[in-house]
Amino acid sequence: MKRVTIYEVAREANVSLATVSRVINGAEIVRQETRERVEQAIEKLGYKPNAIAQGLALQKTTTIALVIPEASFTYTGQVINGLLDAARILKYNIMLHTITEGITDVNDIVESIIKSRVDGVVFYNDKLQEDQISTLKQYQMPMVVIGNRISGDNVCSVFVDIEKAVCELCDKYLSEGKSDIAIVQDRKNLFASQQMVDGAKKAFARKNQDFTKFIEIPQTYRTSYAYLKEYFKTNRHQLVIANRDSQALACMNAAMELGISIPDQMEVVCVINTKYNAMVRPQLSSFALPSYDLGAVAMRLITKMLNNEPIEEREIELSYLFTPRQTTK
Amino acid sequence: MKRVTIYEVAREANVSLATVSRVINGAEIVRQETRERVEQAIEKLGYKPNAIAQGLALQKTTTIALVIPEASFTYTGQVINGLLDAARILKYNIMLHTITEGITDVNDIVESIIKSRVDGVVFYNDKLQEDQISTLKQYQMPMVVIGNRISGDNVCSVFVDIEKAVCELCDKYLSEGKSDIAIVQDRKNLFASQQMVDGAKKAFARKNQDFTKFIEIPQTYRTSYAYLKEYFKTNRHQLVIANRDSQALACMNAAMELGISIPDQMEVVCVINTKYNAMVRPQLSSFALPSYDLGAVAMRLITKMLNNEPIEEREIELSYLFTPRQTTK
DNA sequence: CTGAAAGCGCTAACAC
DNA sequence: GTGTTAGCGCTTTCAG
Repeated sequence: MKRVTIYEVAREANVSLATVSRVINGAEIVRQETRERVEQAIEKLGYKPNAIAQGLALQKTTTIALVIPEASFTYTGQVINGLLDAARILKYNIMLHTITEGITDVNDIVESIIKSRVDGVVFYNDKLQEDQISTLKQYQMPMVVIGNRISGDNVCSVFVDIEKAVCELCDKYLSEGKSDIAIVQDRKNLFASQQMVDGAKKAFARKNQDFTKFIEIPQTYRTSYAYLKEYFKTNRHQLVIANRDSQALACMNAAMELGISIPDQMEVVCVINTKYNAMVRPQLSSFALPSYDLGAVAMRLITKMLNNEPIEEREIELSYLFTPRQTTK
Repeated sequence: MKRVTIYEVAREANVSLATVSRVINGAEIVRQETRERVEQAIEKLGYKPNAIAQGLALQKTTTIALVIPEASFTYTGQVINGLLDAARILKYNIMLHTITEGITDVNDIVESIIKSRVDGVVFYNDKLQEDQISTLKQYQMPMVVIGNRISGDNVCSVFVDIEKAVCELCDKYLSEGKSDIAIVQDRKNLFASQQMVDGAKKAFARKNQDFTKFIEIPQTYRTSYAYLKEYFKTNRHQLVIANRDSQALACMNAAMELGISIPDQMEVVCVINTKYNAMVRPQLSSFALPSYDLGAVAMRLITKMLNNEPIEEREIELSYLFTPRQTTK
């Protein structure tokens, strides 16, 4: 099938291209009879408007860029689902960019985002540094960041207050007299790690205690598991908090194989909830973070920014829910 | 910063826009001195070529559409990573579309793919039906499908021969006298399910036996787990083969909780390998499918098609490797 | 080696 | 109501 343009349709329907344009865009001022003639021509020729040409003419592409960390999509999968579902409803397209730690030059991504003239960008977490954000700002690119409380000119955010979540959790344990609490580092997400530690510190401070047990682990599951298998030989905790399932699993597996029984001798909580939490044994207690909603809300938010709709809240906080399973008493 | 166009650059550098265009595109025929002047102007103004305008002029967008099933990105995550890494190297952008079973109208996606004038589309598996493919064909859209042996005019594929994998596995067990083998259905991927069954049938036929044990399960992990917990009360098998980790885990958990010991009384193998296979206990034996490569090769393949490069093989088969862990003896 | 001008497909005033 | 026309930003002959 030959590429059919608005001209062919116009000729076929015996109208001008302006009229065709009107019916495509649902303008009301076209006579019923004319409209039908045009619609038939469109149908007959199999015409589909060229979004690129529309983009040029309108100076907007109705596509937004999504930037996420690579690696486990388990982790961001639900966010993506939420965002894409919302995008589909809102008639936006999504350009996906992933950042592979140590491989991708983030500046390349920023460059390609600018060239592609997307209407806005959504990015997950702290993956974009200050200067990259400011580059995007220079090009007046509306942004929403997921997972990080931040806002400003052309920047909004959607997030869950992990600090608060961890603080509450620690608070509960401290009140029960369990103060041997450790937090496992998330090297792939230092920002989240920091929030967790801050939350713990806050809870400890309330009881006039110091939070000190921060377990630094290697990058991968395999190396972390090996590391922890040594670590737990000489260190025991009443509660271990990890950010992701893989880190929590590394703890669980290492501890159990050293004969530490979970949850009796040690409890484990992971912050991010994935479907695997309920599939492993013992089932992993975690916070149910509304990841799908994080994506969906981010998408809605950016379209509001694009349409200059009034935005009540530029930093949208979504709530979590602690979901006890088998790794806690 | 105001939107800067090629005109501004031209004026700044005191040349015509044609010359600027030449230096952007690395044409050799520009005098060194002129080139430098233009490059300085570009730098000074922060000019970034408008990919949309280029797309219009060149009739190509250097972006390709990727269509994948939603749900678990664990499953397709590595494919996406491979594809995106390759895309970045090849200077292509990726437009992501997901299909949510029972929600998304696939025709909408096809429609939006055509409108967006991407240069080609890569899709995972059997998610696009015959008629959608033929629609895309009408618009002369180059396609590569991942996970499914198929080729034709403007269509190539990259896949792993799951039928063969399962056949070999069954063959091995049958040779050891273990013929009580069952396959768990994958309702989200009927095509893969079919391949698995075909593989088993082939192996059984060689021994003059019939393969009959196909376990139909509900849609989700939760319901499957419940179903299997009933099923294994009255049914035992020597080997159970599942497509994905979630299905294999449902089997493992249900069986173990009924007191069936794994791998002693029942062995479990899952076809698709994810990082969770090694994280659960007992560790899940599986086939290491080259999912990252599947994505990367698909991307390379489609660019070859776009550049009219010679294509040695229109149906590229990638190999698998059986990885025994703790759920097999 | 560089510039002028047509054209990519569509939208949006502005006429009629 | 419908048509005419001037862009949107860039590439690419074709002249010079």
